[in-house]
Amino acid sequence: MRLTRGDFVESQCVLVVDDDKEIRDAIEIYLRNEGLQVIHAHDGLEAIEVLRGHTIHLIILDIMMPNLDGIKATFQIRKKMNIPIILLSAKSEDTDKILGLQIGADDYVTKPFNPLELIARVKSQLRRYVTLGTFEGNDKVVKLRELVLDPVAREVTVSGEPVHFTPMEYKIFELLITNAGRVFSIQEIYERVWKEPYYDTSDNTVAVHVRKIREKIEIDPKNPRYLKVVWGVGYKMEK
Amino acid sequence: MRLTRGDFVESQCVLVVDDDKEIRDAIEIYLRNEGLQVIHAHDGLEAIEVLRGHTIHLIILDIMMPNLDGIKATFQIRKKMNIPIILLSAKSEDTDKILGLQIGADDYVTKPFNPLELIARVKSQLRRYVTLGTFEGNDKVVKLRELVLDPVAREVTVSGEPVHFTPMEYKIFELLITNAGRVFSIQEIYERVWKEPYYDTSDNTVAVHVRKIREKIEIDPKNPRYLKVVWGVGYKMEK
DNA sequence: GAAAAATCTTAAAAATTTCTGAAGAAGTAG
DNA sequence: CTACTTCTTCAGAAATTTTTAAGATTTTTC
Repeated sequence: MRLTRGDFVESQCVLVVDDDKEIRDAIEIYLRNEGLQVIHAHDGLEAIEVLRGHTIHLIILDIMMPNLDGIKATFQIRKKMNIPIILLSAKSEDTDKILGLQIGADDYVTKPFNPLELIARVKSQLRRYVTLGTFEGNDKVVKLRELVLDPVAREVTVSGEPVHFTPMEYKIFELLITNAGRVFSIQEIYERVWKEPYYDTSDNTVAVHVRKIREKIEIDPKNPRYLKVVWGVGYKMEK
Repeated sequence: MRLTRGDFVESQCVLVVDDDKEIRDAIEIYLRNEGLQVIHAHDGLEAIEVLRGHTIHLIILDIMMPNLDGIKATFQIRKKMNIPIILLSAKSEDTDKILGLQIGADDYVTKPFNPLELIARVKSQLRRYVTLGTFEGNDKVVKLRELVLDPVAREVTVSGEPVHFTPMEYKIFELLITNAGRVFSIQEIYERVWKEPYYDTSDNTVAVHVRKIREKIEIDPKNPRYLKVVWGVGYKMEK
């Protein structure tokens, strides 16, 4: 594991995981050029080690690696945290597997890749996640009238009373309240929360969770003041 | 299926659907050359799968394909989303040409095609849709005297008062107000909002919706100050 | 001014979307 | 293994929207 510059708070930090040092170095140059911090790891185990001790904003994971490969690593990381993961795969055939497995990566790039394309994807993911409120800078407590969400404690209170949220409920609630006022289509909610392609029945799944959330945050769930439906479009948290 | 995936804000993403990999690859090269992202699918079913999970800005669809052909795929896609579709077909299938455009495709190219022509059509469609306000870029609030449309919140206010719009009403209103001053024929409104071929009775449908919109934004719906009729031509939003 | 054409209006039928409760599946902790 | 929680699916109900239909009104044309 090699550290490149200290942990800067202003700048975002990318973890590059590949057993080939040359590739890591090449990627680093481009990321640094964009003002991003870079930390290296040469396999999945080391990557998880790094994640324990550092604040990482995005992970670039090679699939073919010794010890713990990129796919398994993605699984393990996903269980623990909500962080953008970009997979690197050697050949286009591998991408079939990635897609079929639906392992929860946010994006992937085939090797050999165009550095500019990789950078574009990195920036795109970083932008996307910033609005999600998963980063340090956005770890502030979110308040909306009686509702308070504390991302660090992973706790929600309604009028001061703590309320228990299941994992899925929490993720949906977090997405909506950190983007209060914005409408999300059901498909977008499903993709951003589940990180899986949207099925025909997924909208019903989302609807059931929305109902559960309403039971917990609304005085009258049938006439919600917060979590409103926008007919034919999706849901939004009323500001 | 091979993917070059991701939500690009800078770059737009084109889905190329053809069962012939060589053709897909050839098209990809030209599209990439224009700075466009490309995703492949080898038939209509796969295309729809991809659309569920990705942000796509334009679709190039071959007509002759296994499983779900281009025409059926166009129907299904049109039902769900507002996205430019360009159909590809062999020269002999000229009859399909008319059919293709009527079912909701935006343009049509015969094989073998001149790549430059295809690119020109792709860019033309992207330009057209960008100005239509269907993409992320058009997230700005639109104001017109007392009327304010906020696309992010999907909310309309009249003199500060929020007004509820149904999906169809909203789409028509959005089209007219984002192009205030321009006249739209009823047929054009129908095609751009419904994405379906215009029927005999469609003008009545549009008229009913126009009435509903007027009730919501006009002080005196019988003497509209905003949504005006241009006799024998269509409707326009008065600037 | 009368006929033709285009637009407007209202209400009810049809279609679509969302909501809900319950049951079973899947996953976790003891 | 059992008890417990959480997630997904289903089917029907409820709510909302869209379309249709049948005139009524307005504008244009001759």
